[in-house]
Amino acid sequence: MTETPNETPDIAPQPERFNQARAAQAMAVLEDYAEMIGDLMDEMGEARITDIAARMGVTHPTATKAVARLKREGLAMSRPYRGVFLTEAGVALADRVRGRHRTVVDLLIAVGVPAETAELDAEGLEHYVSATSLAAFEMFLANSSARS
Amino acid sequence: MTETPNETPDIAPQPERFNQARAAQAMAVLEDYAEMIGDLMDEMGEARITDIAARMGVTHPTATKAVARLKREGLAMSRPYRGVFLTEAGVALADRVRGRHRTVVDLLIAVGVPAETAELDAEGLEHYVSATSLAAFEMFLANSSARS
DNA sequence: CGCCAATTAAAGCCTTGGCTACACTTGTGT
DNA sequence: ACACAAGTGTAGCCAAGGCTTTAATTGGCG
Repeated sequence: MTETPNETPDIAPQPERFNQARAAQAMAVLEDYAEMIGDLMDEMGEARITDIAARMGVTHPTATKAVARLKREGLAMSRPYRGVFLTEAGVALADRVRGRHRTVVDLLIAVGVPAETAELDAEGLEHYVSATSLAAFEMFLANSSARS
Repeated sequence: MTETPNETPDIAPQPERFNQARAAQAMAVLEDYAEMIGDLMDEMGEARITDIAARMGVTHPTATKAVARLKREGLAMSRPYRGVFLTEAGVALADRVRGRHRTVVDLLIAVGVPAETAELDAEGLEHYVSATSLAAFEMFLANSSARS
C-alpha cells in the first residue's frame, strides 16, 4: 500500500494543514473576547460582563464562560461581581489582534473588496492569517500605497 | 443607566458580524469534508471512511460522525460498510469550495505570500470569504495578470 | 471453506461554546 | 433600612467535533 506501482494513487495524508486550521480556530474566540474587552476598557474604563455579552451577541453566561477561559489562559483577571481586566498578556494579545484586523481590512479594500464587506469578512478571516501572510500583506500595502 | 445623558458612551452592540462569522464556522468542517470526499472520488473512484479520516487527520469514528452529518444535511449518501458518495448538492458544494480555495490561494500569492504559506493559510481562510469578496478577488487577479 | 486482518460501526467520554432558568450580590432609591 | 432592579454567577441542557474502546462486517487468502 505504500508503493505506487501503477494504480492506487496512495492516500497521501497531509493533515497538518487541517490541524493548523483547527488550532487557529481554538484561539479565535479567545482573540475576539480579548479584543472586545480591550475595546471596552478603552472606551468605558472597564469591561462588564453584560457589555461584553451584548457586543459579542451572546448571553451573559456565555460571556462568563469565555472570560473564565481567558482567566484560565492567563489573559484576564476578575473578582466576583467586579469588572473584567486584561493581564499584560491579554493586552498584548488584544493589541496584536487589533493591528492584524486593520491590516486584513486594509488588504481586502486594497484588492477591491467594498469597505463594508471587508469589515464583515475580516471578522472571520483574521484569525487564520499567519504571521508570514500578515507580513506579506503589510508589504503589499506599503508598496501599493507608495505606488499610487 | 439606560439612557445616555451626557457620559456613558452607550454599548452599541453590533453582533451581526460575529454571528455571521459563527455561521461560517459551522459550515467550515462540512465544506472540508465534502471537498475531501470529492477529491477522493475523483482520484480513486470512491471515498472510504478510512481514507477520509487519514486525509483529514482525524480518527475514523470522527470521520464517520462527519459523514453522518453530511448525510443529515443532504450532501452525502452511504450504506453500511459501503463507500461514501456525494449527492448532487454535495458535488456542487465540493466544486464551489474547490474553486474558492484556488482563488484564495491565487490571491494570497498575488499579494506576495509564499506559495506554501498560501496553501496553509487558505485552508483556514477560505471558509470566511464571502461571495462579494471572492468576486473582488477574481477581478483583482484578472486585472493584475492582464497588467503584468 | 473458513479464518483473520482490515474496515466500518457503535457507544461513551471530553471540551467548547451556545442556550435557559434560577440564585445571589450590589447598590440605589425611596 | 430595606426592597427591588440590574448585574453576575451557577447549574444544567444541547450540538459539534474531537477522542478511545469495543463490536460487527467484509473480503481476501491460505
